Amino acid sequence: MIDNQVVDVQHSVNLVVILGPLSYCRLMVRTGADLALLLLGGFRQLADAASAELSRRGYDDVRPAHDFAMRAIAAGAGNASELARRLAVSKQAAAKTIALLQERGYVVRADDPHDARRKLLQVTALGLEVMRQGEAIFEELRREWEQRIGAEELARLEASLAVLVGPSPVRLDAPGWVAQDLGDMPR
Amino acid sequence: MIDNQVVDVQHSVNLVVILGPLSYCRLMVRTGADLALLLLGGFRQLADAASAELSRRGYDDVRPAHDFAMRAIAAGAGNASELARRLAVSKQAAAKTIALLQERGYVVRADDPHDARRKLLQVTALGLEVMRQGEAIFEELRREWEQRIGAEELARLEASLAVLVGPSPVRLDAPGWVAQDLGDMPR
DNA sequence: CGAGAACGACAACCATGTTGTCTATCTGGA
DNA sequence: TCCAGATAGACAACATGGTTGTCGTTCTCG
Repeated sequence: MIDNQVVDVQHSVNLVVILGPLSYCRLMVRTGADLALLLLGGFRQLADAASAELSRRGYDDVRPAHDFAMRAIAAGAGNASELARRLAVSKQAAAKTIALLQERGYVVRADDPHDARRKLLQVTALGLEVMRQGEAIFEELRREWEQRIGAEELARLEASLAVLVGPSPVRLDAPGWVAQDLGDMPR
Repeated sequence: MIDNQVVDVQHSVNLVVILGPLSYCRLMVRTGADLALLLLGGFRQLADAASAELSRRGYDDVRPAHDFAMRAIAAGAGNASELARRLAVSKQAAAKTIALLQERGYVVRADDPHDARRKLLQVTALGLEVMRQGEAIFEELRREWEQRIGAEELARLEASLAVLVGPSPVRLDAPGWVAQDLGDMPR
């Protein structure tokens, strides 16, 4: 017995025996639900860490979801409806997000000269700065993961996921919890 | 050029060229944010499919989150506070979930003979049945994934994720979106 | 025995979604 | 040319799932 961690994770005992830095073996048969939990856990870990770091850098009012929305706008979602389509959420949800981003100075809205119905969206310099920082943070996190399981293994993981998840229009309408402070909870 | 799918996924172009059933190559350098999106996408895919199937089987009022809560109870979370700890959620949130589960007949509450403050939780036969079905559905989904990338590759993915995510108490406080109907949105 | 911790409950609130409805504007076919 | 129908964006109402703060009751331990 070298280093035996036993943790009761909800519905099934999730045993992982750490044998060395990178060698390990699963003792437990993984179930389908475990797989889902693993994926969620992975995302949460990245998202939480990113949002924490972003707030540490002074952008404490930005969540990954906002970041994603800005990216969508920067990538060409020039109006609310288009943004809604890209984020695969309702127009109203998109409008709310836009209102929020606008209020905080991350995007601006202007009248569309060609279509009086539309309001053109544009990311501000401040918004771009946040996006840049967010990107850097995610890169850093990815690098950490690389160090932990190796570049090759991570690439493999990504490749597999890419096949499984496919080029589907990833919904990133991850609500509040994406950036919820996990600090100290009343236990 | 065999079969070239190009999809604009939000903030970075995510190119995947499908060459054959299981061979593929990533053309795009994956960024950290991509990784997070991939993880989220994977989870969502499983969770959405599971919840859809569960509702197809007649349990249309159960979401994965409820399922997870029941598992936690069945696994030993005998009262609200304990459940809150296991789900890493506030007591109040746990209480709400319990109220919901109780109302739908999936769990029952009784007075604790040893501690008048506590209410003992127990999953009902109906609750257990839902859990059983949920499990089966997740197994089925996992099997599908296995067929798509191969058992070895999937095991590898799981192993890597297990190392990265670690035996942390996976929070499964995934709100509404976990079970949101993605069917037809007002575009 | 009494201070403090733990349990469960209530109320108020927040964040992010949703639907439904409405008006203004654009667009394409008769 | 003109009107039916689609689209953009807005408002209101509501659902979900979470949070904090407070409070009374009950345990527990020094």
